[in-house]
Amino acid sequence: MSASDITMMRIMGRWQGGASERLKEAALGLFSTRGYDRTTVAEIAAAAGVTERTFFRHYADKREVLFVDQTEFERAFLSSLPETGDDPMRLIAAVLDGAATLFPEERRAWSRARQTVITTNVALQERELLKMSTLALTLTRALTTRGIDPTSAALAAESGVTVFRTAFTVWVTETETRTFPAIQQTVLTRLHALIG
Amino acid sequence: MSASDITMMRIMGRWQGGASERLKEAALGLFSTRGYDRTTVAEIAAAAGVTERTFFRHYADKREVLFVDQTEFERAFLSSLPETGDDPMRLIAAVLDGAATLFPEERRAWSRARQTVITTNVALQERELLKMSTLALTLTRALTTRGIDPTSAALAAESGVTVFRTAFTVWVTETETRTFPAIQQTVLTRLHALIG
DNA sequence: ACCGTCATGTCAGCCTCTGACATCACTATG
DNA sequence: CATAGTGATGTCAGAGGCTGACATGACGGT
Repeated sequence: MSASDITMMRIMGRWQGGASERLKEAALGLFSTRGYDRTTVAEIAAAAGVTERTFFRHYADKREVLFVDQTEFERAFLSSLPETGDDPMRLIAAVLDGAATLFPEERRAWSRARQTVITTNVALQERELLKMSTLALTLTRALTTRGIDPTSAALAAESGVTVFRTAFTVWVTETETRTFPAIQQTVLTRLHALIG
Repeated sequence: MSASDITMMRIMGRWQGGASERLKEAALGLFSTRGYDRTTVAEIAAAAGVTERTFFRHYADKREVLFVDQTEFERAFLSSLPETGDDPMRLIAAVLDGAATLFPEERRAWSRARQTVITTNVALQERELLKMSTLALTLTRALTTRGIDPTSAALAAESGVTVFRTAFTVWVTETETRTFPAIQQTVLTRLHALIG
């Protein structure tokens, strides 16, 4: 830890900031090498130079440390939702376009590493599904606010999330050929061809 | 517990059979009245007349006791999948029709009770999402076996599960007017109108 | 009677997560 | 410069979920 890091920790006169990051990095590292189950919270905390109790002050539970960025993620989805419009799937398409910018090529390797950890552990898959479900619910509410009936809103939102997830899986699985936005566009087109 | 119950427990000369059922009923009962978090596994076991250790021999974890029937459930979905056909959404429609028979009016009250417990606890929602995800994966594989490309198969399967879940939510939420098959049919039609 | 099998009981123990209280670094204020 | 306040962390005890290892008891077959 460098001197500037320590300075970072003293922003606003409090010892905050550093711990969360260190814990997150330590966790991903240990999960990747030792596996999620074979890593205890005490070990993560030790690697980050804090106590086990401190870990739980930063993250609600052991799994959550891999899903913190989800908040910013969800906000990005919502911010891409157009103010006007009454065609649910058009609105969803716009949301997907906006969200796609969150996954540039530079992020692919990191996303792949994270996804490897998640897909090899059922408990983590559960948490990811919950996050996706929450996102769908958020989108559903945003759509109903625009006057769309609840059922249509739910179907459109869930479909949008399905397209995103499917595209994301392809993106982290396949070799570096297509970009995420391109893949997602293809998947969305495929969905229209399938159901239309 | 009646004498015939005890006889049931001695089928095949072993003390099996009774415990699983008693544990399941005791769990749903306690979860409904006391709430999931405020119910310990030890309490469930005691109510069923066994030890905490025995609970975990019948169910992998505390949540699983509410999701055992899922296996039969999944089988019903698969058995409705036609042997032939190459239009993914037509196949999925058939699957949904078949699965709909699993939810007759008599079952509505029980489903509602169970769903109330689940929707009031995040951990249980996670498990339910996992079950739905597993179902979607099973359907996806069944579709790819029929020569459908992976992406289309995944989209169709996920869409089918989405329709089912949406319809199920409506069914347990609204007052007793429409039957589950009717609701599901409506939702599926709505999806086609939305995306087509 | 004797034995193998299977469900259950018993016990010790690890790990996740929480509440309560103490401490320490730093800030603001007189 | 002393002092009180604030927020992050440490410490400790304990509940609850879950597992491995071993013992026991009930049955069915021989």
